[in-house]
Amino acid sequence: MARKTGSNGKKTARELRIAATRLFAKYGYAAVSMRQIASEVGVQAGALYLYTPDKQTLLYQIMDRHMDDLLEAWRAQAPSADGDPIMKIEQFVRFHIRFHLNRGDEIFIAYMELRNLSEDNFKLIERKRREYERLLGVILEEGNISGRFALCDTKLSSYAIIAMLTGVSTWYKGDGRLDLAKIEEIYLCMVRGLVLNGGSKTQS
Amino acid sequence: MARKTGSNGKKTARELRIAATRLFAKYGYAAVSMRQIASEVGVQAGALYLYTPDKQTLLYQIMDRHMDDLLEAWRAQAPSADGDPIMKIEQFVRFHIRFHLNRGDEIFIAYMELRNLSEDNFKLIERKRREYERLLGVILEEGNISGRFALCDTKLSSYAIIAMLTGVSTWYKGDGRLDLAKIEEIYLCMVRGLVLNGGSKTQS
DNA sequence: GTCTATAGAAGGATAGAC
DNA sequence: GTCTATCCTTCTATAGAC
Repeated sequence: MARKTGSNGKKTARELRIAATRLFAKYGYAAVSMRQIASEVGVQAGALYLYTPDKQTLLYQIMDRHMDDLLEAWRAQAPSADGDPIMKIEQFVRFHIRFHLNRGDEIFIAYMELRNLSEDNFKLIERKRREYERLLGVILEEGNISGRFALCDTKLSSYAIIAMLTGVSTWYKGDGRLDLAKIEEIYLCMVRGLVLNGGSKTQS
Repeated sequence: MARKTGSNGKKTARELRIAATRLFAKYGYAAVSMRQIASEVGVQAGALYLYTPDKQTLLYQIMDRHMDDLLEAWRAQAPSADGDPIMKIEQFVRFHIRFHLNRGDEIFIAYMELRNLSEDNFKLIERKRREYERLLGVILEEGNISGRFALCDTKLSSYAIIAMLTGVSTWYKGDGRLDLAKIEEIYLCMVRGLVLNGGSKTQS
């Protein structure tokens, strides 16, 4: 037999993306074979090449789509430009954690598999990554300028905050003692402390 | 010819470790071949098996040695038990960053390649990792108990602080605008802000 | 749209010469 | 202690049947 009963291209394309995302996150891009992915999708390896030109593109598209979703989701609910910096940073923290926990696999890949991108693909993704870091950077700068924040270095602070928030994925299991709301509160506390008292502000 | 002039087992063993560390950090364990490592060392692939039973053990030993070095280095300069919590946390931050920047490759591997360890090896490394996290956890608890710190959740705070400090490796290049001392100061500011005001302390 | 089959390259690991 | 040669497996990607 050639074509499976009830087979469906749209569905397979979707399942390919999901399976690849799950496997790349769990075992790493380089450690996962096209056969493994095909097996998870329920087709033979050769059939995957109807949906992706190669494995590298598969990785790139997962990461690119993720970055687009992330930036788009932020824009869709971004605070108004003239708001309170504290409110903005709180919104960012909540947003990042919430988005993160809904898409643990994608974020994991986005941070772990950068080195497995081809040179060109890396540049494209890196640009979007910086765009996201910049969103936080701007909030921190505004806070410093308005005198509400006391950060020594807004650039490093944005790195630090993102690293700390993203770190949630390394231990969050979804079945532990803490639910989403609790985690958000705890991290909000820490970030508030960090930005409000994060330095003698001897430089900026 | 069989044995290379001036060849030397001790030296090759050392170079194997160094080359594997460098390559695993740069490209990832799964993406690096034994042939690549051998080429970097300057021997043929077969010769590597005089020094390691297999590739997995090579990864494990790099990580295990690193964790031992890390724990040992901390013990060698750990603050006295009865000191000020603020002083202790500052010492931890300085220590982590300094140790980190001297061994970027090893720490990168220690955090990125956990999933490529065999099940048994993972358990062994994970135990040492927890031991290290615990060092910080104890400092944070002491600080909370003494009333100097105001943390909502010391366990999550230790995760957050370690994630944030370890994140330095993702951008530090050693040739940028910031030297070690400056980076230490900036992160000290942030961590101080975080622990001193990191919550309404509604729970602990 | 998916299958089977396979080309062609590369991988981990071993054997035996020197 | 290292080399060459090679076994065997696995991989990505393609070709052609259905």
